[in-house]
Amino acid sequence: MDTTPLEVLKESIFHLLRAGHDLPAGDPVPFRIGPSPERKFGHFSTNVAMAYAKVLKTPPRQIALSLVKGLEALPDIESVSIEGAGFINMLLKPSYFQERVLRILQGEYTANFSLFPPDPIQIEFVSANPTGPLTIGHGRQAVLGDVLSSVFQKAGAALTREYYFNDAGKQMKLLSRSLWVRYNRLCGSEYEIPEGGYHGEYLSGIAEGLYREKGDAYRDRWDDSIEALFTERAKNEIFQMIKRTLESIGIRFDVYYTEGSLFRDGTVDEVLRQLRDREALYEKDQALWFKTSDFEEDQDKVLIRSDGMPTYFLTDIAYHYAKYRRGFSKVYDIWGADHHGHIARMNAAMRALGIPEGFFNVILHQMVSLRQNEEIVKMSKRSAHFVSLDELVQKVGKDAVRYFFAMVDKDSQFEFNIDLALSRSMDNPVYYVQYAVARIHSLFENARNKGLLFAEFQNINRLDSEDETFLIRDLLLFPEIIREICATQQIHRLTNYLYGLAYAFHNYYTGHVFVDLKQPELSNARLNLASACQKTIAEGLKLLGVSAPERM
RNA sequence: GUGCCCGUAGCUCAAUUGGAUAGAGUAUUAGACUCCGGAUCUAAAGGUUGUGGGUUCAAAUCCCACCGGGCACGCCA
Repeated sequence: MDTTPLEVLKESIFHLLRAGHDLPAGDPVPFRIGPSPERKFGHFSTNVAMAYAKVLKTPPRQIALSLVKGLEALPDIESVSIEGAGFINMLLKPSYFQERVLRILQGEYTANFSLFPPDPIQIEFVSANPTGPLTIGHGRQAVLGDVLSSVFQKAGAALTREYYFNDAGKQMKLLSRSLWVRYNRLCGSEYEIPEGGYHGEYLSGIAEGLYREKGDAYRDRWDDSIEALFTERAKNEIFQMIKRTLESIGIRFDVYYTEGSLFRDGTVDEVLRQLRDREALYEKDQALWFKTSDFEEDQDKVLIRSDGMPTYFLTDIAYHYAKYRRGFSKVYDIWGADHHGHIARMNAAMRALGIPEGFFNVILHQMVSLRQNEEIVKMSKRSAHFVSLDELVQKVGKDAVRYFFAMVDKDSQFEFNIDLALSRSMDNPVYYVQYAVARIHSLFENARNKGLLFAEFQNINRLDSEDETFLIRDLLLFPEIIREICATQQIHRLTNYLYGLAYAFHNYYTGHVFVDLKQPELSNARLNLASACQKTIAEGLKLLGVSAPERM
């Protein structure tokens, strides 16, 4: 699909404006057309008159008045009114909506858009280190990334979902040692978990497996090869755990990219060479520094420590350099707000490497905090203070988890009250939306049982009441939501929309009989309407990764 | 201290990105067809949008200053 219903209307309005006024040169003033807030204001309304008041040096109401005649002459318009400061409200003819119901049934408005150029893009998200199970914090990001990816794809993006896997560096060393301490405890030797190490219970399970297999072969023994063995063991088992968790909420990545590969294939050296050639590096206190301050308002950063170990920042630069070399035209990193300080220096590095502006993009989201007994606690894997995503999925299920995380604006931090989330699982609005789909399915079952033969696309002209045109109006907003999400990355607009649509349907359902053998044509028309609702809601749920069950 | 995000009904969150009388869910109260699924629907009540200024036809939204919360300011990731 290329043009949405609202864009068509907007275009007509702009034509009328241009025909009746001398528009000043330059960019057109942005204005809005959308569903009217109340029925008494018609189906759609626009603020075009207010938007242009300043440049035309004309009072808004006067501009609005100048457009009324032209609007009323349009074939789809029933009537036009001007309200308030200069809102133009439009009531459209039933024929307009009847024609569009057919398009919905044919799948036109739920088809893919072409908002994106055909060049490959990438979204990278979750990318949690394999040092422990995923938490509900990761759950939020996982859902945000996955739904955003689906929406981008719906909008025509050639998109790769990617998970960056930190399998090298200091954290792995700490993890390895933490596991070794657990293992030794089983053997009967007591050691301290290192400073900054991992205290979570999940390591005990891995240690037990190791102990069962190898006995006390590594008791009180610690060298490079044993460290490597413990690293491998911990990393692999935890990563499988993470994959299983993601799978349980329906998330699969196209690519898992490992940090280690950047060393093996020479990307890290290549990046250092390039930065050196561009004179963006210097040595100080036996460490190698990047001149971040040459490119951004930020302090210089260490790339290689005085002990020769590369920093996370260096490999991260190399990783993004590799993304560019792999041919993506644009990449999006989804980061929690705790990483926002990293943005400026990453931009600095991209610039230093000559990577074009706009290639590297960050989508930030706020944190999930945990409420326990009136106290907000920070989740941390290292301190083992967290609620695991697995626990939540097991208690409330995949659909509720996905909807739950998708419905909150990514820029709002939200307090997660675990007891509330678990005890009120049945109040999750996902069931409200799903119920609409199930209800429609049973309507068709009912029609069949009563012997009413459903004819798709037939009797649409019987959909002519206000209740019907307004319901169809809501259906037509679906493509607008896709556009808005692409522009704002706010996936909660989708849950808002679906909830509103489900509400509109439930409301209509209560006031109208769908299957009435005495009125077979009207019934058939309404079943077509129900089908259009089902199609639209199901498409939205699909983007959310939530099931649209026929029965609940 | 500096930078970023946030502050909306008792609680959890919205508000078409500057628009019309700030809305839903939940909790409370009162109701709904002997009929297509009551996991639904209708209504009441609930607000000085943290505070004080400013910008304009119009501010929860933009600007400034305070207050409060979160996050970041490492040779951690």
